[in-house]
Amino acid sequence: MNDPSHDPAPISDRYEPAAVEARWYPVWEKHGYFRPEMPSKKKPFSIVIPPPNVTGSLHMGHALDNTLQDIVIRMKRMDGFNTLWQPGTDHAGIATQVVVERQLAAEGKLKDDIGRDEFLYRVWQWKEESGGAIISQLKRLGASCDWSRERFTMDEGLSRAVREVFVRLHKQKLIYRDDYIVNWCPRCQTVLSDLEVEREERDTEFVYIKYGPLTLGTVRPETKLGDTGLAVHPKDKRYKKYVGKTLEIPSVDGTIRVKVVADAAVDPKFGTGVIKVTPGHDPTDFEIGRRHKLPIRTVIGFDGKMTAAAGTYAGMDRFETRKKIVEDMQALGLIDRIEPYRHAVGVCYRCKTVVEPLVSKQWYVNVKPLARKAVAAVRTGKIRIIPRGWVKTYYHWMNNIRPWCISRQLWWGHRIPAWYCERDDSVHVSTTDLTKCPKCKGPVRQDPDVLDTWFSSGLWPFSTLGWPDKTPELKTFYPTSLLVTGYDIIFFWVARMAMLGLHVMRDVPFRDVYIHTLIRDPEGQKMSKTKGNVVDPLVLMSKYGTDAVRLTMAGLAAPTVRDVRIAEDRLEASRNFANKLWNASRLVLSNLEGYDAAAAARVKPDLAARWLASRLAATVSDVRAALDTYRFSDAAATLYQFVWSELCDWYLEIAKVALYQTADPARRLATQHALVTTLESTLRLLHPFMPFITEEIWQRLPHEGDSIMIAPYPRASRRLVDRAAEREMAVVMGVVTAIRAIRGEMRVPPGVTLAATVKAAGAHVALLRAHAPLVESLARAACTIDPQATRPPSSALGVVGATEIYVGLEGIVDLAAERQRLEKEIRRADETIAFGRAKLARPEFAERAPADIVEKEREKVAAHEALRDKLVASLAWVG
RNA sequence: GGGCGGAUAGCUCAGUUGGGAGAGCACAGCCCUUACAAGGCUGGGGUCGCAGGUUCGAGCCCUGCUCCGCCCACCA
Repeated sequence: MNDPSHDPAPISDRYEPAAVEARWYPVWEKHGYFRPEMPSKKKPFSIVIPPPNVTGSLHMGHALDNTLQDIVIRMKRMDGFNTLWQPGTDHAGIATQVVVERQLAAEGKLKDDIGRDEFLYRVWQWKEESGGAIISQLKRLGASCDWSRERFTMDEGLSRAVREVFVRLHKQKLIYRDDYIVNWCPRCQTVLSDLEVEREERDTEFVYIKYGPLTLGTVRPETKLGDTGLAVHPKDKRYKKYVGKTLEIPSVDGTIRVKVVADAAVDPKFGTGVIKVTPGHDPTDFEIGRRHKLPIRTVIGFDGKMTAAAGTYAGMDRFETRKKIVEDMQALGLIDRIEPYRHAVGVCYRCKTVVEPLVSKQWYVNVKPLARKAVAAVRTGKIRIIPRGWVKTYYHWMNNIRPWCISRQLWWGHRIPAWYCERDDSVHVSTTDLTKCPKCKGPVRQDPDVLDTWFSSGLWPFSTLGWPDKTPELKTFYPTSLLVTGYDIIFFWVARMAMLGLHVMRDVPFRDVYIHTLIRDPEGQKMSKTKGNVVDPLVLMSKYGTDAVRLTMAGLAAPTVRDVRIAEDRLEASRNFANKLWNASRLVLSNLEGYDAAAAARVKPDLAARWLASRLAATVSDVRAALDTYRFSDAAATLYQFVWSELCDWYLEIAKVALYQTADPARRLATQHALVTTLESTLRLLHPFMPFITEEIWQRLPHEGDSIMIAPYPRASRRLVDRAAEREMAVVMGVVTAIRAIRGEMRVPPGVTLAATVKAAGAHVALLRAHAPLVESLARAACTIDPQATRPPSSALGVVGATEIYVGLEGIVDLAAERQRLEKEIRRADETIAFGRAKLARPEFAERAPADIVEKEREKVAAHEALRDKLVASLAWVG
């Protein structure tokens, strides 16, 4: 790629992410690598982004979610799929409205002061001001979305989709209006869906009130004013005689009349077994009231204050009323007793205000029939939820689903496409704006409410692709291939998309759903601005580099984890890894003088090169297997281990010998070849995780193609797994490690070159002879391979399998240390022998265990017995 | 009241068909060996929450229990 912005500067020994990140993203975007081919013969692969709040800022959840999506989409793109990662943002109804209301409040204004149009203008303005932020933050993360297709839930096309679906569902009688008891937030002044109500444990009082001959307990004495009945269980003999009767009961406002009904909703074992029925202010009571035709008395208003129907309490706050009415009843002797009580109250998910159940007329979707299809889609495998554990949660929610209240008393959102005739009261639902009544031509006014934000996001997988038009994008990319999201919005979003996608498109919205963890702070607390424990991914990117953040995110995505704590040491490790990769590449790049790929390919690879190729093949295979099953953390760990331990710690050290000694040009060439090809493949394998650094290095290496982004993703090849090479390398590495261990434990000064005699047998003799120079350079020990060797005096013993190593130590160290070391080794051998013998001594083991397991155990014991003998014998040498 | 997840090294966490437990960080020793001290080599450290069961063999499978955490739910 000849890009003028890319100037290969002298390579620093520290990886500096900032410049590299700034360099490549614009290049990728400019070359159109993020865009799918249209049309294309390639197989499609698509992901729709969980749309972030348009006015929001990137948080750790986004960083995780989008890193995982980008890993998959980059991998699929490299794998030759026609990929689309569809981006966009959400208008986030209530969340955004609250922010703008707060801005107004700072000016001392309420939204009603400026009116709906002006308010909406302010929201749009706020959207324009802040709307670009999250997108540029996603770009900074490296997200390879097709930004030319960016959508917003309130843009024209998506709004058309929203109206179209609303009208269709209304025609099918799946959307309807109903007077029902709803969750009302007196602060936000809107109705909330069941999902938007959270439960909070609160300490309160359980007040036993006398109702004439009966006594009952309640936590909401203030709703007594709205009582229109009492209820007992049908089989409760204690109260049988009262059922059907209307009681006259002395109360705070004189005498009231309440009917006693029998209803199975009452738990006879709880409290006194009698409940007061307040259909206007309790969901259960509302249902009981419907069943028994009890009237509704609304005593608490939408403002959370008592209504005129509350008599002397009218205008008072509902919680003050609770205290006051208890005092008043106490004065009248109507309180039997009061007990402390702890229970869960419903609160608004946004402002934590206690929700007031109120009866009002709202729009609903009858989701029950849609839910059935959504369950079937998972059951039949058309939608695959990963990890499987979430399937049960999904089923449970779907199977117990209740009508979805979709109207909200907000201004910011999709206005409900319903018009009311002011003359004949008829209701009309339409995809186009109405100006007069279709029936009587009378004047109409549009429903002032807007739709639940999740209604439009529920259409996201097809609305973003152009529906209701029959676009090529829709045809190509629907159903989408994968959805990646956190478990917190399974119900809010995943479930709604499943239902609406299946209903409207007659096909699933996505094939795979990968549900990932939620990120918490180092103490396991949920991150929140009020707690001040928010870790900002942008800060982390600046501090550690984007690739390091991404690698860390991948490491967090393990299948069994629910919540994960973010601690900075993991980021440090990732940053160090990037630096390691950078420096390994520097070593390779600075030793390419005279490199000729064609000539190098003709040189037969040596053992180490074969071993490296074999390990790479295994790594490719493991990484692919992990990614295919969404085991991101396994993939990341596999790559980390390969690059650090095998490539850097072993092979680069081995390669130095050939690289720095020009005596054998063919070997130098072959080594260069192994380094270049392995590093190049490794970079491609690593690219989806760490896109920036891999591109930067790749461009400096000999490579084919314009960008690593569109280079092929490595394929595992059985041909390259070289078991013989791995076996033989294990012998060489074992000898090196054994000598190093002696060096380390004997405190041999690093400058000293040791003399080692290696007593090997069979094929190992030739093998070790051939690699003696390698051992010498890696372990700093001049090796003599001698099958007939005898133990020289004053030497330390190392044993690797059947091979013995004698390291001469005379005059170097005090041999008492060697004695200690040997004794420790003997203890270890003893333990292993004892364990193995005990195992083999049990007849059941020999008879029942598979033959290969038994044989292995036998070999292990024999080997350790031999080892022990050698160790004991060598103790004598030490003296 | 249902359902789910976790409990493994000092800390944070892996552990995919059951064969004597791993990583990163931290710790100890020795090294600024010309890719990298954000590094290298070597080493110490775990009754895998508790109790049973299945099995020749259990971190892994079954049962019960104890502590955390989460989700759902119309017992007021």
